[in-house]
Amino acid sequence: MKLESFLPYRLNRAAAIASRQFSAIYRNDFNLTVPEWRTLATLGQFGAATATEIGEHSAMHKTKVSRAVAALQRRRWLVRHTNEQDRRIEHLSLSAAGRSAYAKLAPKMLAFEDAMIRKLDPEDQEALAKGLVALERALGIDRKTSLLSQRSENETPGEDDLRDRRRRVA
Amino acid sequence: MKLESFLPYRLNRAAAIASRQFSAIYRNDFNLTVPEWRTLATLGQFGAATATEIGEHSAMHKTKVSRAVAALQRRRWLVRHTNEQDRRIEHLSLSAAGRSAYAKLAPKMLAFEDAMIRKLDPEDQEALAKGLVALERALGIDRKTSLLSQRSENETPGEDDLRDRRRRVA
DNA sequence: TTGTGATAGTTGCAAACGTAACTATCAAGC
DNA sequence: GCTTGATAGTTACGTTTGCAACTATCACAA
Repeated sequence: MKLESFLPYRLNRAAAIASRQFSAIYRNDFNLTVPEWRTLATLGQFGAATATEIGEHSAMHKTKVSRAVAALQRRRWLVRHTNEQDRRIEHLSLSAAGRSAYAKLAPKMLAFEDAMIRKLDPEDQEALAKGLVALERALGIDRKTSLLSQRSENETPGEDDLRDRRRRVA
Repeated sequence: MKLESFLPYRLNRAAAIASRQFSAIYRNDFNLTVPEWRTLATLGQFGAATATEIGEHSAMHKTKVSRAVAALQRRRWLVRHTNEQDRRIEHLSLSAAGRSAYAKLAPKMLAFEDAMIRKLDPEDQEALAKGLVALERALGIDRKTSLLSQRSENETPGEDDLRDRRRRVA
């Protein structure tokens, strides 16, 4: 058994190291936890989502999402709108303050990501992108995200300034 | 900001989902936690290591390793040998019972990994392997693991039965 | 209309976690 | 032979986590 080649081991290690580096940014700037940042980023991108959707999209436990949402709401970065057709559902979206924080944070995160990706040869970037997409498909990730991905078609315009990135992995 | 393409987000999601599936195996069979399994696997492969080495190799916090080692020792799966040249250092290795558990578990884990990898096209397997190696290099992982990787050259033979896998990612 | 099962989200509680502080040990310089 | 600083590993403590149980709501059927 070679740990050096054992896929889940390597994935977790790489994810942990990368996450530690990235989280330093939003922890320093805004004292955000990882689940809070993920929730902020999801809402920043998709405009609105339910807690369940956020959890499925980011593979976070529903209690984790629930607490992150509560924390963001306490900061007044997030608002809830109960669906009147089905009162169990709460549509979440960012307040002006939340969007402002997201607008400050997102470019920093993307710049840091670019710096990380640029450490790879272009052909390695391609390979990572291709391999990761295939792995996500094998893990059944594309299906879980379909709901939100579709909705992202008709997001509210006006905050698109962050979305025109030049060169992305996948 | 496209979460769909944001590297640390995707890495963490894939790692979390994969880890959840894999951990079900050793949790069911032996009631092992993730850190305990990682420690067991590291010692099972390398024969012996210090707690610091295990932590660096698997990107686990030293307190996490310390607790996992203590738990494995409580099961009598692990023994400590204080280095007499430097009495701060403890060389850890598996007991017969520990090796036995590892021998039962490792083939299951590898079989499950094979099933997961086989969901990918061969060219996607290659791409993932290539991309992951490059990413690890960019994250500085290869350096951290060098100590243990070198030692793995002269491991004790006799437990090599698990190491002759045919087709591996990386 | 009442009951049954399902779903969205929250919370109590015990387990797991990371930070910081600790012990024990070592090497190096004075 | 003492200090000083560094390292290996453990532990106390407050925080975060996940499981299970909970509330509230809905759809559907007897």
